[in-house]
Amino acid sequence: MVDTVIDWFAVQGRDLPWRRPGTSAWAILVSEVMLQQTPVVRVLPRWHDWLEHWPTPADLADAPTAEVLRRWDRLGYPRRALRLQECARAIVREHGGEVPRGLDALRSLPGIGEYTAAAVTAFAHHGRAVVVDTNIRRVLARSVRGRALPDASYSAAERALATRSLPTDRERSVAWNQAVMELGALVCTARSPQCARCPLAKSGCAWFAAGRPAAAEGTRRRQAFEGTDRQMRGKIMAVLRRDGEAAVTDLLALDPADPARVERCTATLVADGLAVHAGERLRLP
DNA sequence: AAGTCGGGGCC
DNA sequence: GGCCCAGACTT
Repeated sequence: MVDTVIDWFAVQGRDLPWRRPGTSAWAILVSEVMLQQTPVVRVLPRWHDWLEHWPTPADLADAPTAEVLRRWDRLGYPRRALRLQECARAIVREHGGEVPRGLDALRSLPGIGEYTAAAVTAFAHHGRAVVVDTNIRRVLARSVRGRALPDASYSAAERALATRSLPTDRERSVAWNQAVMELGALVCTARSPQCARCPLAKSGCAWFAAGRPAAAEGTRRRQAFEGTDRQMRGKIMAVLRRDGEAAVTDLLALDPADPARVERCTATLVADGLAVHAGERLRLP
């Protein structure tokens, strides 16, 4: 099963820029943070722009935060951009400007959680690490457990499954992590999996063997986006990226029917460090 | 364990 | 109009 997926990747894997030999650990770390909850196609232009302007942690550490947020553009979750700059400063301050090795050192950096620490270990340092992202969760849920989708919450049992599935050999573990993630992204997709193209369908997938049973009735209900504080925060940040600053009274026009919502969101943006007050105006930090 | 946090493209 | 996307962090 492992070699089947690795061989598939050798032929079908995408030539993504952060996978090219010679890519720095910092560039790979930046790609992983940008890819958190964000599709590859939208990350590509931002990643090139960021690495062109800030090729090392020291470069980003010294950058004006307002420019950092502008170059983040519409990637979403702009707190990631702030944490990435804090991460760069921590790397300069505590690790001599080099991306540290080891899960514990990586996890202690701002914005680096369990997944990203493992991904940097595997893809930047070529170490053996249990990488578990949404793609790997789905491939293992289907191929091993015979389920249409992974459980809503990430459990210890699921992590144990991922650990068991990881090859013991270091080089094969790196290849496996990369390959199974790509399989989930290109073939074993959430909505319409293309089992006809899947190297595991014939012999390695319990879900396919069981006739692709449907998922249990939807229990998880996501928060709607239209009309939420998240959307309003995004609108305010879009204005600040475009103009650098705005009069608070002008921002109220973003939702004339509910000025309290605009004020509430402005306050949370300031609390998050994404905006600062300057008299009667709001501007990027 | 559950909520919050962007934004866009696809069905 | 709901769903999904290389998650992290707080409570």
